[in-house]
Amino acid sequence: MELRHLRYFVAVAEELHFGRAADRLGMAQPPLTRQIQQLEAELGFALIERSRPRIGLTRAGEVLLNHARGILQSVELATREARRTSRGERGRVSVGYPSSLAYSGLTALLQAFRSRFPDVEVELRELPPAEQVTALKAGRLDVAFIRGPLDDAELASELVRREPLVLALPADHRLAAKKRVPLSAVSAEPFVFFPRARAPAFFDVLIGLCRDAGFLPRIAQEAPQVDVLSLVAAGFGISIVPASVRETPSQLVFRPILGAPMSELLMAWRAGDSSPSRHQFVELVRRVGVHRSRAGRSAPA
Amino acid sequence: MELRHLRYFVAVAEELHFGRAADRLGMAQPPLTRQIQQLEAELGFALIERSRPRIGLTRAGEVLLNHARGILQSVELATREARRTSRGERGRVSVGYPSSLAYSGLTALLQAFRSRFPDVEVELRELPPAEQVTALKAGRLDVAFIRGPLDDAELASELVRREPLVLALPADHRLAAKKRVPLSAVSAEPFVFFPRARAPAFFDVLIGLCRDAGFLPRIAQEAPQVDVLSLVAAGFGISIVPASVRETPSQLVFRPILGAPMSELLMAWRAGDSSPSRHQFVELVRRVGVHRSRAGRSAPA
DNA sequence: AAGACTTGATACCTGGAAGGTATCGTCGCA
DNA sequence: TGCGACGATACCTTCCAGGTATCAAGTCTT
Repeated sequence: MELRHLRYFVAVAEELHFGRAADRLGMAQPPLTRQIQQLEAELGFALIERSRPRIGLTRAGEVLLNHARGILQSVELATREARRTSRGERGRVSVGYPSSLAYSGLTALLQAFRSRFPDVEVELRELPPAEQVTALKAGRLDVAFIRGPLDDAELASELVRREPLVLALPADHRLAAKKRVPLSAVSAEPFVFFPRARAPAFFDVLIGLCRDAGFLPRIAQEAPQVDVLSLVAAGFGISIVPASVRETPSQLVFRPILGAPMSELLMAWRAGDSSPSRHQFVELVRRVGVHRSRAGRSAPA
Repeated sequence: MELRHLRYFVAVAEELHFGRAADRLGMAQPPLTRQIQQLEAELGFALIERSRPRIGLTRAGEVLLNHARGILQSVELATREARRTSRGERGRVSVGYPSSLAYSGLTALLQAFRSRFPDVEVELRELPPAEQVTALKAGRLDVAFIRGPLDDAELASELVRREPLVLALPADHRLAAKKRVPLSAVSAEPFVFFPRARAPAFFDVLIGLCRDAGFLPRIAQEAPQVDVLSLVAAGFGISIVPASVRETPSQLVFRPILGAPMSELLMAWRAGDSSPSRHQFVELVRRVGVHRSRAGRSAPA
């Protein structure tokens, strides 16, 4: 049995007239008659009662008709859903992001994605950058936002935002009075940094900056990314952070660094990955970008 | 798209190997490859990822696979149910019977039918014989049990039971003492009969018997079938009834009539009717017959 | 009652497509 | 680098879905 048989049978059952059914199917009557006969022969029982003035369905025919309609609809549904999946309009993406992005543009991005792709399930996972790379490769993540350079043959990536690195200082710090601070001016300061293992690439960028300025920072305290600012506020030291952390409520001041070193935010995914939803997510990020929240965008960068 | 495509795709998706899938399908590998390509071309997107060591499904392929399995199962189910319907193992019969049969063999018959055809819904309707004929022709009944001769081109019928007609007498009636009563002996008695309109054919049989015995019965009282016996018990007159009504609890005596006139119980259905369930019902009645309840069968007929 | 009409079935033909065989191309692997 | 595995391609054959013409049977009309 083929879908053809069911389609033909439904047409005949609905028209109760071979000629009209054939018309509706865009074919001639004799082959239609033959296909129905063939279907009946294969099943081994009659579906249609050939009574003279008009034909009718047998009981078995009625039963088959009900099922056949459902089956044909299921086929429609199946192709539609598969098509939507292939277009990325339906599916699942898991997105990893570092805690520093939580308050900075991700929500607007996700809102845009969800409104454009309401049937794609978005799974969000806040992870340290190092773990994001692992999770990406293992397939536990489809897209990750990572700061700093990324060089991995398994991963494809794209720059989504460049922002200045700024000095984070307690409000009463002696350098808080200056508009712009040369990095060499802080060579003797105690620093608060996150542990290198959490984001080696970004960590190395920061250390590299200091080295270029002629010193090796003295790390007075290590802390997870989110807690760096509190420790700076508490006077444990100063730090270097992306400008966007200004959005995070805190009692600190942030001062541009002379020479305006930049931090690069990357969006990364598995190089060979063909998940259509992932593709759509990347495409959307390309189109709308990763902007800071409204308040942040109006503030000076 | 045809079911063939879905069957092939499911095989490939399950084996993840064109060669093995082709084996399983009993065909060669090249046509299988081509059918899958054709399916993908028609859908407009890929279902299978041709990665080298082994092939895999695209997301769309996974979605389609889930649906395809269900669709193929639905097709199985549809043919099975249609087949069962065609065999009368599934469906519906409405059976009409006169009140006189309620206590006389119908229950055993229905039990047998339900245990053999548990998926056939049996609708029972107690109706006066005249209405049964109307209901049969109108399609509101599929089978009817009717007493007496039936001559109707639209209806087919079959004799299912012959039983003696007996005189129903009050226990203290003068003829109750006799073993066997000639009908001529009751020519002067008042009679209790049901209204002719309720069962004209059977009524005419009774009148005909009297006429043959040389008299026209004086009908002292008319009553619906079930009430005839009460009226006889109350002394309104005597009556002639099928022997099986002896099963009905009552204070009467029943006496065989000289010459042993018989009543015929017929099973009738629409001549052209092709309902398989109706057919099975008729077949089963042919096989097991319509017997009186256990108590009735051991009593003398 | 006879003929015209309707409508499904049959006969026969044709083109296309499904399936087969042989072979190629490509990717891993030893 | 050659070999094996496996999907793709080329080409052929067969079969069958669909087309046209016509038949057959039943209905309706006049």
